[in-house]
Amino acid sequence: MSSKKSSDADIATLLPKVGKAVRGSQSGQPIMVLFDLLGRRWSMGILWNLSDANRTFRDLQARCNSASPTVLNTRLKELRAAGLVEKAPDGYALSNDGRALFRVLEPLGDWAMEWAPKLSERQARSD
Amino acid sequence: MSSKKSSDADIATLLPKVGKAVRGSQSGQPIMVLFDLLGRRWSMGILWNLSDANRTFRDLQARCNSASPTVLNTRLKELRAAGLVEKAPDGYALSNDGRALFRVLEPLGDWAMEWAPKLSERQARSD
DNA sequence: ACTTTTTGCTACTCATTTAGTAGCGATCTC
DNA sequence: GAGATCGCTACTAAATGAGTAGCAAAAAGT
Repeated sequence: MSSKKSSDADIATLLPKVGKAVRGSQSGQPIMVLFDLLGRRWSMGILWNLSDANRTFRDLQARCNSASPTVLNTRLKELRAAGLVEKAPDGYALSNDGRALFRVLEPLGDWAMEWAPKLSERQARSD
Repeated sequence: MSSKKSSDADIATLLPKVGKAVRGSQSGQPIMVLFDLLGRRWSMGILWNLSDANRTFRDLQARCNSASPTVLNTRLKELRAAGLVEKAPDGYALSNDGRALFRVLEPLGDWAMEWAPKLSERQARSD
């Protein structure tokens, strides 16, 4: 359940990409660097789904709406490079920092539940 | 400073796209719908930059690292369709819901500031 | 021990998204 | 009314993601 082939080496080459010029967040403001990282597909979904349990690659994939393995793997590398996710014997897991971030993100769940019906209403009105 | 050409009509046709099958978040869970919306480029950056003042299109563009006008405009339409952003006489503004969401998002700023140095350290180590 | 299944992940092709730049019509500035 | 600035659209090129197939390694079954 562990490959160890190149993935651990790639993570180093990927690191500079996180929060650097890649997706244009050299603004210097930490929040923008974070938004750059979290504002990629499935980033937050991954953190969310790792919050209550460690997950295998395929489990995670299933929970992220069958995200393609290429993106999922890239996201996981990025999140590991950022120190938010790490590998555990039983799959991927949140690091300490990852858990701390999740705690900050968590209230979004409640907010989303209040917001959802309003959104549906809006959508209904525009038919 | 206001065009009113097609943009207000397009917003209706864009609405169904928000949180629907588009970027694959038909999971039904509100949080995943929200993540789908926020997990697009500049979405959170826009909300963040509108939090302390209304901004013009070009001002917003400058603050979002010169995001291309096409994306910026798309994001703004999506956020308006989602009821988080609206147009004010002096530019774009957060709606009530948008402000509520920002309050939930706000702690990320502090967290990011604690996290930033750790990230730099990581990046330094992998050189 | 050997087959079968499952797992993590890479490789590839094709669709979608974003960047990057140019520019038009409307509005502000003087 | 000339110039600057504005919101925004159009277009092309590059980057990113989806979708599918499949392999090597590990797990599980017998």
